Amino acid sequence: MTQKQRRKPGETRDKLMRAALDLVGKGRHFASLGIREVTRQAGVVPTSFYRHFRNMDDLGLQLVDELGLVLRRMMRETRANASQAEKLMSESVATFVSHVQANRSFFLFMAQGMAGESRAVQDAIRSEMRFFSSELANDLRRLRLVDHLNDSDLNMVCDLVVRAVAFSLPDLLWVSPDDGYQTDLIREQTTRYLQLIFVGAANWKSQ
Amino acid sequence: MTQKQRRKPGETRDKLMRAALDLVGKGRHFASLGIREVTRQAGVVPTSFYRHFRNMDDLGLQLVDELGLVLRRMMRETRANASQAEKLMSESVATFVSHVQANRSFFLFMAQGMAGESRAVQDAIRSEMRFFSSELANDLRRLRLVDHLNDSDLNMVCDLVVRAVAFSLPDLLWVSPDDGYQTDLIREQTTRYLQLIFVGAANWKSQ
DNA sequence: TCCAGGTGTGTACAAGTGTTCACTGATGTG
DNA sequence: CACATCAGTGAACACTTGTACACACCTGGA
Repeated sequence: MTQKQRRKPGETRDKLMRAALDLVGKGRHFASLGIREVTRQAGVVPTSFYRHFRNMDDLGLQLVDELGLVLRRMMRETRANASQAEKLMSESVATFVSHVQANRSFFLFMAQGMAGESRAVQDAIRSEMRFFSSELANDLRRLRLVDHLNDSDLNMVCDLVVRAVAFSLPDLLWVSPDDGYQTDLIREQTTRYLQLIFVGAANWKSQ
Repeated sequence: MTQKQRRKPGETRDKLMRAALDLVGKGRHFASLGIREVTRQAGVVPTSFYRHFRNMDDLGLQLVDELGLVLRRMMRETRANASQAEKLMSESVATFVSHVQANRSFFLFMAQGMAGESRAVQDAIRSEMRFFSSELANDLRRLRLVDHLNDSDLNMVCDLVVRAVAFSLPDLLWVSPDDGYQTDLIREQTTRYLQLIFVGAANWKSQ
């Protein structure tokens, strides 16, 4: 009787994805979420779920797509700040950290999905990371910072960089969101990792 | 009527932990396992579960303890093979990879637990990794390979090494267990990561 | 205008869930 | 030997779960 019914197309769909994300943000693991639980959190009747998703895995996949958008936006912003090579690393890390803070649930979901039970979600996340790595390689080539490295070695360096940053994710998500002190420590430490890697890259002899 | 009842103390307890691990090995996520499901897999009546664990989180914690044993054994074996500094890295990585292959479900569980929903499990795994890192620092000091680094920088290097290896876990678990080719690639790539890091460490200027 | 299709709702049901209870038998200690 | 304790069992409970069905409404194109 008091139903409004489709004010905006995809409104309930968004509510459901947001609800799942909120539950993840509250500490639940995505793999343990149920349809009823998500619809309850979204304030929607369970049957509505099937209008938009076939099952929870499907919802997870669509979440990864949105996650992709967040990551692209982050990458673009990182590139914009990559003016001088001097503070390039520390500012890139800072951008990453602030995006994690701003989209905590999303990155929580991503960290879970890396070892999740849906192969498709794993694939999607891995390919997202590969994309990151290859774009980073392009940028470094363009900035002529790595002329002494061949392609294979450059890719290795970039892979390691992406991994080092990605592995700070559990650290970031582990500390309280508003613990600025710990967050600073992680930011600083991750930056040092990158510096170490680049010292290695600078002294690396290809072939 | 056909019950045997306590042949060995802790027999059912082991069966339950093994059952949970088997389900994880079969692709399920630990967070999505239920008590009935685990007891069914173990061939035990649901009530028996409560004789040994308070809930699934409790079982998870006890699994982490066993995981600790596996990791310690691995570390000991790695140390034993650390004779000549030449092949130190490639052989350490090889030891790691072979242990992952031999205890796939355990490491699957570990990878899941890092971003799992039980804070206690996360803590346990993180402290396990810290322990690894500090032991590695000790070894490097003893071998006098890093005399030019101060303690803080040495710890950073060791942290990064452990992270680089740990981050190859998703890769290893992602490929089919008997895909020797892919496995070799991962082993090789991880070794190169470590070499890069050590080139960085060798040229790192403390202070 | 009408009507097809997308979206939201309420009801229903079978199957599965966590947990409690009272029981039974084996085991080690006094 | 007797007996308290431990570790196993089956039946039962109240509840949740995924999914199906029939219906109601709104909206856009013919």
